[in-house]
Amino acid sequence: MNGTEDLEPQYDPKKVEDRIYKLWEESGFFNPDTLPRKREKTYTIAVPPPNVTGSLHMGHALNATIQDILIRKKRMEGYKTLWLPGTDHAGIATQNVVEKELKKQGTTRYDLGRQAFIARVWEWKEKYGDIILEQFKKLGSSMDWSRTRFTMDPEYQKAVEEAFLHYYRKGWMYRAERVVNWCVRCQTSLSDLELEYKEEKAMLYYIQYPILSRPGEHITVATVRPETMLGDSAVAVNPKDERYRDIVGAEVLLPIQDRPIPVITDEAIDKEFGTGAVKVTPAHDPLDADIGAKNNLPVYKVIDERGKMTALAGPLCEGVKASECRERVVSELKAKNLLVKEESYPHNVSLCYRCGTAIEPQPSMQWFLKMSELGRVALDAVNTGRVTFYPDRWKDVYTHWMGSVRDWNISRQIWWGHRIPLWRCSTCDEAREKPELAARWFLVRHGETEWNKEMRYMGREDIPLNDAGREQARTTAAALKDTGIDIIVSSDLARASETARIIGRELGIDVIENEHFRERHMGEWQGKTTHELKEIHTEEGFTKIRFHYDEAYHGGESWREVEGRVMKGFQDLRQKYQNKNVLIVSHGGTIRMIVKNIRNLHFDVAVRNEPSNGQSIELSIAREQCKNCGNEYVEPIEDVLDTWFSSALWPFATLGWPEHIRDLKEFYPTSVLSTARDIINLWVARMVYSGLEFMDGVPFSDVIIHATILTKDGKRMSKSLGTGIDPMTLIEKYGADATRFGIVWQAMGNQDIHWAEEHVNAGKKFANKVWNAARFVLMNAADPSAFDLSGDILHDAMSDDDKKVLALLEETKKNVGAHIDAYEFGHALHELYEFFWREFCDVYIERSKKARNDAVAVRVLTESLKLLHPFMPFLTEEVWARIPLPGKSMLIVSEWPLPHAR
RNA sequence: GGGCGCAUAGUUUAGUGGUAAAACGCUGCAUUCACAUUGCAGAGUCCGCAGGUUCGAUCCCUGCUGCGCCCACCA
Repeated sequence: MNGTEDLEPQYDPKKVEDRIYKLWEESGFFNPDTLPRKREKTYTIAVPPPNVTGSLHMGHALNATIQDILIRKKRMEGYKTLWLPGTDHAGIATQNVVEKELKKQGTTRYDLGRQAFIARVWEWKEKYGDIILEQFKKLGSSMDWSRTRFTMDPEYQKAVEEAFLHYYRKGWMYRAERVVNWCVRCQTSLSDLELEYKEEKAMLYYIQYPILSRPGEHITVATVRPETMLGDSAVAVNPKDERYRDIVGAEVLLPIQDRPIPVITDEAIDKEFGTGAVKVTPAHDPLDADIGAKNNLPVYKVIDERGKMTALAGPLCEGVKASECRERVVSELKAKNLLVKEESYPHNVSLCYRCGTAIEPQPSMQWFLKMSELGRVALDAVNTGRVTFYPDRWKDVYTHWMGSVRDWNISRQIWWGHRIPLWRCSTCDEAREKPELAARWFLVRHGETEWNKEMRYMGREDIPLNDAGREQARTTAAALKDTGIDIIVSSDLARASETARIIGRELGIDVIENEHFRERHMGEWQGKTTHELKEIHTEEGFTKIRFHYDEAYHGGESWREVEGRVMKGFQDLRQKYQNKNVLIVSHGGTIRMIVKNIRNLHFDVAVRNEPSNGQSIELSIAREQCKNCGNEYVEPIEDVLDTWFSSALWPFATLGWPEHIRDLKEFYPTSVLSTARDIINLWVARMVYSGLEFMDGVPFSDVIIHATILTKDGKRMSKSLGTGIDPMTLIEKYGADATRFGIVWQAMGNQDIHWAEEHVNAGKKFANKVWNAARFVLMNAADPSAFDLSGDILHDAMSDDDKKVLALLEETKKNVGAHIDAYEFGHALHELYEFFWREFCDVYIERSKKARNDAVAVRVLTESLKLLHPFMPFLTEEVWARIPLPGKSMLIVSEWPLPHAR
């Protein structure tokens, strides 16, 4: 009975970790359904799904280790444990990553079109999205991989749709035009929680507005954004402000615009700030929007979605960026002697949390989730203790925000994500639930040609597709696969008919050519590039002709003529194929005219909205006409949902809600959620009310808010700053167990960890110590009966050393268990380390070199391995395998050592 | 503007109403012994600053300073 022939003098994690992980996976012990022993109670953790764009950082490693410690202990304690892994599609973040990749290739998502872009993101996800899950495995995470979920899985999409429609039917999901946080780079709105703030050195400008009824007199307002004055609707003062009492109700002249605006009062105005008088710009400031609404002020949108000044801003600034406009306005005011003071004024600017671009508040039509009732139940769940935070002070962060939560802007104007599961009337934009369709109709623009690439006007020139164009056609075909298309009609020009045939081949449908859908006749422009035409006509002239409804390019068709011709063809098809699903393959110009007609768009808007190559547009026909305008064309709404709306469903959508309830019944609610503090409101709060709304119960009872790992000098770890530490590098250098040890060692309950790598090294040494202690015990223990772990071995004849070490072991078992149960992981580990090294190795083993008691040594060793297993699973499992215990199972499913009741 | 957390040896951190610890690092010694990824010994902290409570405070209270974080319609 001697195991030492296998035990090398040093522990080498590289020889152990992958092999042991494989054994665990093959054992089925990660899956609660295939665990040994009869297990009544369940213990569930749904991992906070990392973004598919992410790779493991120290925060993930800490969090995964915490969860693994809990799961492994509970598994050993006989619970039916499920740790459910998965990833988040991370809407804006992922879209941005893929957009960056496209930029490197010299293209944009708009060039690709929506379907092709989404296909690209899926490709990206398939390639990189699971990296982080593989990294979890390297750390030793005992997750049930058979239940891995992704927030864009088909079943998960179902859940999101169900949840949205539930709120919609309840009247809590509504559409409204509001001033929202708009990111001019991402081209989407953002919720209030998706902002970051940065202090910026700004200037506070004091501007005089002349009072109309009192020549020579002014009211002075202070602002950091003088450019927005072009959209001012009023000047506001506090109603209690004596200084302005007699001016309230009067009109002042808005400089530059020379527009009279009223002086009004509002309680929200701070008398102390600036001059106590504020310019009110309802379009570009949330507070001003409120004041504007209360006072029925007109809204002048002077900044557009790209951050450029609109025509309403007037000739001084139209078309220029807001920052440039600021300079122009300031110098104009100076020239007019109306700028009386400039003082430096540091203030916070809000930034997009995904790209860091300054937010431009914009009035915009968006979807909102009503929060009054949901906020109340979420608050209640925490206040009544159904959800408990550890440490409890984090509860305040939650309740503080929940208590004053505003309606959630939930729609995003990006492409990657869950689409809002509603349709709209193509003509009047009225939203409705998906109607029963009499027929589905699609318009597809042909794929790319070489002339497209050269930006050369093709008109009737018969140019074939290039490779990219054929690829686009195939992508489009794939996207149209399940739409049930019956008929394909195509323009008879090669680039369209070729596109149509590729799609037709995929769908098994013949193509009918129809000359109504030919591209616009370009006359003399045909064959010329945009660049050449600008030289001929000047840029301005070119644009004017290009977007003129009645003017034809010399010798060609006007847009009016194109519209007439193509709509004739379209209506003929409608007549002919009443109840058929039809796909029309055509061209940029013709499709724009069909869309203009069906969507009832203004020509100027329609003509500028060119579809990209291969893009398909759905214009289907509803059985039931629009209640609002009586028209029949409908199309799906294009906006997608805030990523966090789908994340909010995580604890139950991952368990099969709403359709598959087997796991849901068994594992919901989950036991504990462990996460970082920065997503308490963004995620935790939303899971709580979603759970209450859809499952009628909180999604977890305990919330662990773990520490944030900072650099040694307390700075944020950031990949871009190069201050980040890659856990994979640590695992490579020290081993996974040492890495876990080093992380947990520092998790002492503070809200920050100032990262110190030396503790990982200490972990490596400790692993070696454990290994060698085992080596020593196994080398010496000659008596097979020493390996019988059944029963109590304490008896009176034992030496004092034996008794002492056994007593200390009992103490350690008690304390380690209690610390883990209280989520004090660092304390638990310190306790174990102290006992094992100082008491067992340095004292007991050293003394046992004189007088041995193998049974005691084996007992302390085996129990220690069990206690250590949640912290250092690989090492302990490997050592366990080397101990010749009769009838043993793997350590991962061995019984957790409980303190003896004495 | 409001709130929260932290401040103890060179470093990362425990800890207690009666003038302090652990790990790593450092110094010295040991070593054919399970482990040099070791053992033993040792040096090193006026417990951020100023007040207060107390017989007595690093620990409780107040203020300040520094670092970090969160929230706010921060014109």
